[in-house]
Amino acid sequence: MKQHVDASDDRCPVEASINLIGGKWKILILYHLISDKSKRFNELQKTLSTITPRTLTRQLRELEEDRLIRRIIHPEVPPKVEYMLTDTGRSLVPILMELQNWGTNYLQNSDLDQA
Amino acid sequence: MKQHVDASDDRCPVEASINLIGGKWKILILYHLISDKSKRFNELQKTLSTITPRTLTRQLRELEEDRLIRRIIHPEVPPKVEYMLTDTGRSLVPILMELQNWGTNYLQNSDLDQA
DNA sequence: CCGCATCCAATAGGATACTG
DNA sequence: CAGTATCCTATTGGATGCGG
Repeated sequence: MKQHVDASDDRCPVEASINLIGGKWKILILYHLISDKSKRFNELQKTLSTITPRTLTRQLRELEEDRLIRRIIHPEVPPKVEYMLTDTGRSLVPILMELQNWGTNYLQNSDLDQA
Repeated sequence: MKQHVDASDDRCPVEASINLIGGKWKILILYHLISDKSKRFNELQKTLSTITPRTLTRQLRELEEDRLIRRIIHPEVPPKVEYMLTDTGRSLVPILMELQNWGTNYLQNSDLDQA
């Protein structure tokens, strides 16, 4: 396990950041945890419709390992597990927003090029 | 060719942005093109010491395809090729800086955890 | 000098079936 | 409900050697 690059492996802070959120689904997961208090495994899976449980599990575990999200297990039957942003994860939100602005602009310019 | 994900394939602007700079060496290349006016292929290769020419070429081509850098060929013998940021690439710099700040902080906290 | 061609290794991610 | 187990494919990046 722990095959994904540990952010602290490289001392370049920018690369470290990118490694944390570079996974295919990670920013989407982060995004869906912004608005609501917490989400359950099945909720996330429904929202990300095409993700497989194995992949979702792994992305969540990596985000947890990197302390961007917290996983809360309720010892019940049937099982209930909640995911929410940590303070560290929440501190990333403003940057996500800026990336969104930049990306929106970028995509618009791409469309203009093709017109 | 064109195996890497086109940023305009997905309509999520944040993912689009991440796709542009998510490559293993891309932010490093971008970073080295900030300060100086332009850099030649060999200069970049020396700076990134462990990168292979093939990999460097591909990263550069993808960045060029995404219009973050410009490639200028001087028809000379021996060949001379320069790389520099485009305006689009330069517009990304502030976000890179914020990622750097965030990442620096993140890495410091990681160190504290281990102490 | 600036690559490209060929081959290869590692990893990320997916399909499907099954379980505490 | 919230995952695991097993197998598989796709993509990324590297090693090495050659070419305009």
